[in-house]
Amino acid sequence: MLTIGTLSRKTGTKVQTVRYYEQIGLLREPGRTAGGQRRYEEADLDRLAFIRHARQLGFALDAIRELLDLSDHPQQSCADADSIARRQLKQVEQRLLRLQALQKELKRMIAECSGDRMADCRVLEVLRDHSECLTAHDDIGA
Amino acid sequence: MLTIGTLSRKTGTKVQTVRYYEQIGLLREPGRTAGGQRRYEEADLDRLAFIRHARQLGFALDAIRELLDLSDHPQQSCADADSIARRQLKQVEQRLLRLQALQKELKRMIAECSGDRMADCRVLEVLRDHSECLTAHDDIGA
DNA sequence: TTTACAAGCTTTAGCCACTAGAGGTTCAAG
DNA sequence: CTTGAACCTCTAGTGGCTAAAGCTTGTAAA
Repeated sequence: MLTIGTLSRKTGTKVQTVRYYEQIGLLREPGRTAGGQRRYEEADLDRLAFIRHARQLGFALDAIRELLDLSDHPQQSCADADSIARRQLKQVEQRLLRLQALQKELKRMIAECSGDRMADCRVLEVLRDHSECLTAHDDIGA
Repeated sequence: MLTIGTLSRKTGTKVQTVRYYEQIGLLREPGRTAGGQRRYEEADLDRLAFIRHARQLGFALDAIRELLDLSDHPQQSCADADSIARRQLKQVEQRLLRLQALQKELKRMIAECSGDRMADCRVLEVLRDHSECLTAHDDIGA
């Protein structure tokens, strides 16, 4: 008989987030008290911990849904779980490459800045003129 | 006299995104034809290119707004632009650290997977039991 | 000059994964 | 029995776009 607050504290999830996971079907609808408050079981805590841990590893909620489904059928081969994890690793590695390129470019930009008048500012200059870029960074974001 | 489509093509920005930038005040409202279609000048193209390039370097739109403001006052010191860029670099480096930790953990998870039955799957096991984690990854996301 | 159609227009809603706030109710300790 | 922390629902907002519906305009060829 765990309250939503207990789940929240034990997994480091905001209370609203727990309700959100229920809403999108990642967590089952728990039992309720006569007054309408949610009461969970240990299994729910485990499942939520699993979800949060996977999120910390950068898995998208859809991937987590797949992993949870797999985890509910322990007889099958784990090749699927493996391939989801590999997909995730690939994504992480792509982001790493991109961020490393960004880091390089930002460092260069900053290193060359005179700290003097704006008109001579390398930071703005580099942003103004893409052709000054050393690195090819064609995708946006993280 | 550039159409929105031309701006879009020359900067690799979707047409809707150009209109979005106008809506949030990053681009000025351009002139219109009698029929109501947008017509831009070269300066708008430059500004949009600046914005896109900064986005590619991972700057948030708010940071870009600041940079554009700075760039409109070329007499002042460029120390501000420099500090925005440094802030950005710091963010990128933090994300790098996090992603490197994730990469390590995912690799380990995958390496230890037997490829056999789900019940023995390391991928799921690691996700189930946080204590098996070697790396401290306490923040979520990219 | 007419016609075809690509490209433009506005408005609305959706994406992801939450997060925050308003305004009310319930539970448990003292 | 009272207090107040914790719970409830519902709505709306975040960032940075993106897509679709359903219309209008601009331009080039016939």
